[in-house]
Amino acid sequence: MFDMKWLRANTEIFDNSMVRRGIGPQSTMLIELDDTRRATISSLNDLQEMRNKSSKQIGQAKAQKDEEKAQQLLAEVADLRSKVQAGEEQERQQTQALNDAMLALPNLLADDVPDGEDEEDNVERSKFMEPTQFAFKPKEHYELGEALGMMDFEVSARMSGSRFVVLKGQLALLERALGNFMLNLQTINHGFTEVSAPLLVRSEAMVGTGQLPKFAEEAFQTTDGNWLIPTSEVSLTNLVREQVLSCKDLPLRFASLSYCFRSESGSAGKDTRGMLRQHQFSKVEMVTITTPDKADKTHQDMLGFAEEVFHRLKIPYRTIALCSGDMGASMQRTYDIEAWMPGQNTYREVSSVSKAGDWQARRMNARYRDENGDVQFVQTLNGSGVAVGRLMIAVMENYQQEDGSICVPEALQRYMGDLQVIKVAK
RNA sequence: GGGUGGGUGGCAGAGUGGUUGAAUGCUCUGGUCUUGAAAACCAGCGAGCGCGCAAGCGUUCCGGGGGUUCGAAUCCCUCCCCACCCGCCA
Repeated sequence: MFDMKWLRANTEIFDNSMVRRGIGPQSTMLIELDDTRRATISSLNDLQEMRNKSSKQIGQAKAQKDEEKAQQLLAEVADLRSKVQAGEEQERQQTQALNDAMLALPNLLADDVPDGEDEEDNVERSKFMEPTQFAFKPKEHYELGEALGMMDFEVSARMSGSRFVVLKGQLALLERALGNFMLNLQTINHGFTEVSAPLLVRSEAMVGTGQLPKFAEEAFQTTDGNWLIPTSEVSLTNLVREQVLSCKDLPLRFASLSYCFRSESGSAGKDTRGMLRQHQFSKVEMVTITTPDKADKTHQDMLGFAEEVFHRLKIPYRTIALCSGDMGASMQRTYDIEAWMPGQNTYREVSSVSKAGDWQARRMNARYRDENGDVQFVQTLNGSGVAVGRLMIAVMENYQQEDGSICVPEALQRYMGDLQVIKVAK
């Protein structure tokens, strides 16, 4: 959503962003829709003014028992009602048309987002550690997990189909430990408030964060019309929907460990082996609700909070700034963290930290009262801190040993009953 | 699943056909008082759109949509949502 007044005054900035997004200038179309809408409202106003004035006169005439004058006035406004109704209907349709057009458009881009078409044009910002070296050929996580007898894609396929996994024993424990470790890090060390929120949400909530209306096919919908959240960004961000917060309450910082559900309909044939791309996975998510002046600083901070996960686990990663063509529609700026995955001999995305500006706030109608008492839209930021399933792949592959056992990173051991090595039980 | 009651401004909460855009309280803002603060007192305090240099004027908005009426927060229909009670269940 965009502010029409702002848009009219800043068509170049607006169109520039849309062009960089690869969808061409949009301002002329929006302004035309708004112009016709305004013209309708204007003439409707005139009709309503006439109606209200004569209604008042009729009331007065009746009060004075001047029945003749009342009847005369009634005759004069006989056809006004249908005209007003027609005008109202027209206004509704035109407002809806403008609204629909707005909801379908992506967010503006931050100035510092690099230009580019696809992931090839993303820009590396920083790097931590060198790729892990092995004296043997490192295996992929699913080879390790299956050999350990703790990761089973056949049994999950039998009950649920593809893109699910069953973890058992110490790998199930590893997954739970990673979730706990990260949630503790973000809440206890970084001050986020732990939240346990619904996994099933209404369409309105999905519209609020931008998953709808455009990306319905990427999420699962229940028979009663609700949606399984594709990320707890949806539930955490919507905590402030339809609210007017006090500037004293900001920033609000929420984190949760939750399951996420994605249909992956657009990625058939991609990453089909292993647990890299699943219909169900768990993730620690961070959301900050703040004011415009603090948003950019917060973005950098949140990236740092996500990076700390890798520092503590000693896993190599690189951080990249997504280019204009690769960014999600809801965001103004996005940084990805890619962990080194020895089995694939490459870096893979494990976290994404983004600033949405007021784009989501407008859709959710989430506002705050500033120091002057004026009502403004809040700014929203979100980031994974981080995705559990994918991080688990990175842990398994980076900490694997030649015999197929997996060392437990020191930071994780206390979350696993001091377990030091995951290996086949004797 | 059965029944009942509700959805009004930042919040709470009046208001059942005609100067009600909406009483009252709280919050908030400004002022008086005070060394300062609190309290008390006084004043102000919703949003969208249009016209206007401006002051301002007009109009719309009391969950969404439709209807009745010259006129609807108020009456009718419908949808959505919420609360409570009963039944069922973790």
